[in-house]
Amino acid sequence: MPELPEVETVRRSLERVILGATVERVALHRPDVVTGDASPEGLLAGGRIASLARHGKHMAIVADDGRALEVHLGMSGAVTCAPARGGADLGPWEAAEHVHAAWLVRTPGGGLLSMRFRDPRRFGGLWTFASEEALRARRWSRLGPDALSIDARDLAARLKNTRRTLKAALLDQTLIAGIGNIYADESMFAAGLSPVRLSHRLRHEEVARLREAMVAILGRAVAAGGSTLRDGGYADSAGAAGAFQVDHAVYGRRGQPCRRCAGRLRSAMVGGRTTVWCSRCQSAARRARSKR
DNA sequence: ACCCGCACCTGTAAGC
DNA sequence: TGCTTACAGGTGCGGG
Repeated sequence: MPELPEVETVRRSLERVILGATVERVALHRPDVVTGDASPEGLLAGGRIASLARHGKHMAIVADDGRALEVHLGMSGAVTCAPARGGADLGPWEAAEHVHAAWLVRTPGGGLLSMRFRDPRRFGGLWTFASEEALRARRWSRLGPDALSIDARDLAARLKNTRRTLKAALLDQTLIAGIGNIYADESMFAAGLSPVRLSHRLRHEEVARLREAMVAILGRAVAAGGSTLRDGGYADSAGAAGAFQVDHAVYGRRGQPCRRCAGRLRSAMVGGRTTVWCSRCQSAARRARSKR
């Protein structure tokens, strides 16, 4: 579920409630979701939350003593925060279905919160590090630049470097970090580029258009709190749904009319994923510009 | 070296 | 109604 806008929404909503909070207790239900030190110390027990970082679809919770915990939400993951009931005990929420880890934190105001990592499909996970630098070096260094801050020249160079379809290239996190199936399709529609175009054949002007469209779409999606699909799976850390799904122009709209030309949106597997696009509005290949 | 296809899990919705 | 199948926001690996 979570792509860059959803992860950024979770990061911001968490930041609002747990920044400066102290981790009083940690419960780990499924140790196999953790890579690294799965002890309470590895999971930030005793630390004070100093910052929350994000790169692409990956988030990090950093303690003031340097310890860092990476959270990856995979396809079905969520991190939620709620007032803790039952005092300093890890209450009933600890045993909630698919909640693999939970933290009891004391906010600077003195309130107790329970933060949980829930991930039914378990494609996500937690990674522990002694420092944020170690986390960035060992985990984030293999990711491409974040989709919100990549510059046009860099993007052009990276797209030029692979002979796959544009769709497949956008989904490759080592090329550019943060784009998933929804925002790939939405960005390509907004840029008027076909998903089956070959990445290395894009003209510089087309890449510039793509970058503009992508940054605009991601920015609007973040402002809307991300996309919550019909299964209602995704929510921010307070449990609020996103609102961007109503703005989707192509994702999930196979067979429906294009919002620009009213033509029927088509769908096919591209880059291994279901892809929806308008074959009229999204140019399949470079064409000589001519009036008919 | 690169790229594709599939496996990894569980839940839900559609199809028979 | 009930069983079976297909598909879902992501990644990592093996093999071609």
